[in-house]
Amino acid sequence: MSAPKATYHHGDLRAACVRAAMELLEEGGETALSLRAVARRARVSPAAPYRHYADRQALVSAVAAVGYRELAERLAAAHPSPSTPEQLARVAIAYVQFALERPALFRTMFGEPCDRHNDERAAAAAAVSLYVREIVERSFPHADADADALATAIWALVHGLAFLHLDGKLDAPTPPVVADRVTAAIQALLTATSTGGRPAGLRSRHR
Amino acid sequence: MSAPKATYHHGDLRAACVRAAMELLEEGGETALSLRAVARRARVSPAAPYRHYADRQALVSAVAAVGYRELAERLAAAHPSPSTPEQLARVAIAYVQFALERPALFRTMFGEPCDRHNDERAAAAAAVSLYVREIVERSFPHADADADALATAIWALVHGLAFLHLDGKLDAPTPPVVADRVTAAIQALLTATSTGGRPAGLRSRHR
DNA sequence: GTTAAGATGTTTACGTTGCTTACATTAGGC
DNA sequence: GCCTAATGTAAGCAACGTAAACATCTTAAC
Repeated sequence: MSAPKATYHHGDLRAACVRAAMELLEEGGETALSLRAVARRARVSPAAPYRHYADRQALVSAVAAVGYRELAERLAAAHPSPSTPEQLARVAIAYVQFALERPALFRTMFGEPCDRHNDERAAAAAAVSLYVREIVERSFPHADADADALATAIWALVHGLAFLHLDGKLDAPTPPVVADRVTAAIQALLTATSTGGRPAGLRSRHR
Repeated sequence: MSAPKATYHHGDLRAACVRAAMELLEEGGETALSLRAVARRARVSPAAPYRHYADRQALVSAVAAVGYRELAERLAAAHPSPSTPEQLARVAIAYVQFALERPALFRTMFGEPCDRHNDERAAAAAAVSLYVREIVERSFPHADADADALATAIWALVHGLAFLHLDGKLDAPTPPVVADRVTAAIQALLTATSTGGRPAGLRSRHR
């Protein structure tokens, strides 16, 4: 930082690229994330990033990977080890708020086809998946029938809430309101069953 | 098709553009959808589409708008007027299958920031939103407390299932399996409450 | 220390894209 | 038949992703 850095080599261009990419993403949305812009921000020639990333998609996947890790941290910060539905709800709120605070990042993480050939990205995504599954199972230990299905359902619920909020389909102007809506939605779904009667016919017809 | 079409004007370039765009989207994904490619497919000069669409985003929004309408048709086809949870589940399956059959279209509809200045798109999206809200309310008439929250929750659940399946986060290889997973997830969520106990602390802390 | 090898950036260049501006062609009302 | 508006074309700009050839730095063997 202090020295004028009259050196030819950058030092850690690989990391600088994802940092620059992340900044561009948050400043100007997904359209602002171009390899050339990344190179400019890293004060490096347009072709330099290709030494570290095979193509644009590879860089995007690297960004998505750190996004998954930061999301995981964020969820853990909301509650270290939730074991009740209400603790789980706090994690859900954190999930949605992450999406709203970093919309472009969230969209690159989930809004485009995942490059399955990128091991780092796949691993980071799988880690989030596993983490969600764990805490749901801990929060609903009595789900005798199909714990996996329940975990899927809850994740989908929260994930869907995040996307719908992101698209402005539900208009919740401020973070507190969003939090209220999320809890209200979860609450509503959890109470609907008992009052609305158990759906008896909800069985597979495809076996 | 028969006549060599030696005419200068196209006839209905506006409609031809969205048709071509839709084809490109389904053939080659979102990256294949360029204005030039659309023009090529419509056998027209690269600048011609600009007579009908201000910019690329406008065309994309038009495509998204017909996507919303086709989704609505698809949901209605699954069940014309669902009024029970199990009928609603069939609509949910149709929603997810639409996403899986036309992934690129679904992603342009929901995976990128919605252009709020495009009235047609906004209206079509709002229509879907309203439709979903209606059928959920009809299927759960006893949701005394917050019918709106319940509708939001169910939509989010299905929407999330669609996206997670789309990203391969849940691996369901064939449409029948997807259908089973969707019903299982809904089923699991609806039964979890009664067995897992009512979450007493699920109240807003932000008032 | 010298030097050869490998890693890392630069330069230059090509083809494609979104978009603008100026121009050409057509259709329909008078 | 002519004028006007609607519609498509031609040409061109800046930015993009990417590749190849070249320059520079780092490292380690000698």
